[in-house]
Amino acid sequence: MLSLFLDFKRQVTVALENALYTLGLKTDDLGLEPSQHADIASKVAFRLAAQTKSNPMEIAERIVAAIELPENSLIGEIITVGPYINITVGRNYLEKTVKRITQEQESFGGGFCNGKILIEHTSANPNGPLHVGHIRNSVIGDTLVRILKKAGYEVDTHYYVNDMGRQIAIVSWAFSRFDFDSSKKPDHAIADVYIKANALLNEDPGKVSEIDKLMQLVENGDQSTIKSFDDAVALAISGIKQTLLRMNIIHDSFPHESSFVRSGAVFRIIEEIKATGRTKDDNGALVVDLSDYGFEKTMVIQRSDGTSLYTTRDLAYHEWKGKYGDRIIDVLGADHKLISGQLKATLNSIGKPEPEVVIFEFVSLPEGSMSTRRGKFIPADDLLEQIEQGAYLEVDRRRPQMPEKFKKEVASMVGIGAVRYDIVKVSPEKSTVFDWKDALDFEKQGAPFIQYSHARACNILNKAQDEGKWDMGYQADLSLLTEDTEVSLIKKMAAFDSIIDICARDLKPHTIAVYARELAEAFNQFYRFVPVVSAEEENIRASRLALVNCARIVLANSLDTLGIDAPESM
RNA sequence: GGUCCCGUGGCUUAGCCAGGAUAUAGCAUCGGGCUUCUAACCCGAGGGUCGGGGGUUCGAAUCCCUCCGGGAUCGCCA
Repeated sequence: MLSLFLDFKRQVTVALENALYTLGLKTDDLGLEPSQHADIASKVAFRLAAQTKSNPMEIAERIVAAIELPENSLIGEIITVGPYINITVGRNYLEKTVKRITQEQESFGGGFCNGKILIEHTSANPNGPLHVGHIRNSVIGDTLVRILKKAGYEVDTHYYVNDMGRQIAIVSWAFSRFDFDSSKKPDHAIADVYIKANALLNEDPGKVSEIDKLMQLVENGDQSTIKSFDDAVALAISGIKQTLLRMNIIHDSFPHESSFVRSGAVFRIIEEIKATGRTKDDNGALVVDLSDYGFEKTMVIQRSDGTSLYTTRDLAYHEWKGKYGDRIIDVLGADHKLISGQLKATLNSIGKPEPEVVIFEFVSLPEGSMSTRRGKFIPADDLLEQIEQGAYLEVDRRRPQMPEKFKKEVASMVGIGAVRYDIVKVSPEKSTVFDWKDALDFEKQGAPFIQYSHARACNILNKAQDEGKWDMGYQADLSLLTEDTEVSLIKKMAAFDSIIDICARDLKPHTIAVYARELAEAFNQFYRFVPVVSAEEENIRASRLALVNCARIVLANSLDTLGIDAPESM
């Protein structure tokens, strides 16, 4: 169903274009934009000032005078402020919004897109636990998944498992030399031996040839080596899955790199690339020339010992994805900027669909960049543990009389929500430095603020129900919702679907985070300004309860899109 | 050194791609508000050379050039 806001915008466009036609004017840009001064504003007078050789203010006046609105328009008022044309929504728009939210409930705000999307995110190497940098990928990726699903797409989420790279060879090699602590969470135990092995390889570079040998064995299908790789990978992935699940993140499938070697897909795609004539031999390695795509350096797709690289296997993986998805999306760290550009160029050169790549910049530590290999990282599990403990103290302080189970559940929802919100609210292209004090700060107006607003709405509805003052079926008189705080709350709720639409198109998940916060703010302002359950007149009380119910729904939908739980009480 | 990303009040940050109305919020600071639906809230105040300098334009945080600072990357790692 078309978004009411977009419908409103469309009506504004038609009204303005008709007015311009009447005046004998023409432009291809109405300059429509959201504005703090109106629900939508047009800068078209600026565009036409030169054309008509008159000043913009005058043009604006003439345009507004020429506008004719049809019956039942969603448009309310159209006025000029200097050269700007400011348009506000009408009662029709506001009342339709409340009706629609009440009807559509959880499905409100989406369902306008269709098609299949394959999205890949996280895909961290299975050589240790996820750290606080990896989960930026996970949270951005999972939020995109939720946005795209909300928009109406069928979404398949992948974690691409590197089960045959050098890192995994080192892990497998480490297993034969160091004790594996099976009392630990498996991904953490893997990191322990991986770090030791790297230290040893550093001291004794002669042992590197043993790693190379393992990689060749795996590529050539040696069963026992493959099994030792697989066992290590499975252990790491099982731990990683636990961490992701704790953050409300689930992948539909875990395609393994090795499957593209063993199926012959890697061999076939190398042949396809060779057929373009852009490959050449470089000291025994096979390289691709992408200079016509703006890449000065060639890209290696086969080592001189004949084994494949991550890049090659990734090409085969993307070729496969291109067959099954209408849109292919990869969420990757900034270190993949160059390689993903080369990947896209190579796919393009053999006529295959290219992925849309969402790049996020790195999370570093105050002392420098993180490294699993050197053991310099903060595991995501540590962060989640500490934040939940911090959240528990807060809940215990505020609701001491509540049972233990309640406190634990709320602490978990609030803690995880705070982590997810803190990550997703920052736009991906900013690099960040992890700071414990900041990460554990509950005073910021983040997820708990939004969750609390939702709990507050639930609480009002519960109270009204207990007092026999609320009945879902009651037809509220929506024309009574005229207070400023009521109107701005409705406008904010109405914007939800257009925000989803923008997020799904631009793949910018931080937009929905900002929106959710603003929605909570609008609801809190309403809550402070007007009484609901205690409203004197019954029909006013009923209309406000209908509004609170809408707020509850849209807050819940927003939180769900952010992958944050919406507590009914906290 | 080449290429890409970032630089916005003390700190964090929106807006930049599609240039326009007093530059957006949060934290922190200061002041006000709980006999009234959970104050994890609300209202208000102070605080900004939008990294520096040029340019384009009637108009630049936004586009172009240049310099400075931070991050990423520059073939047989992923």
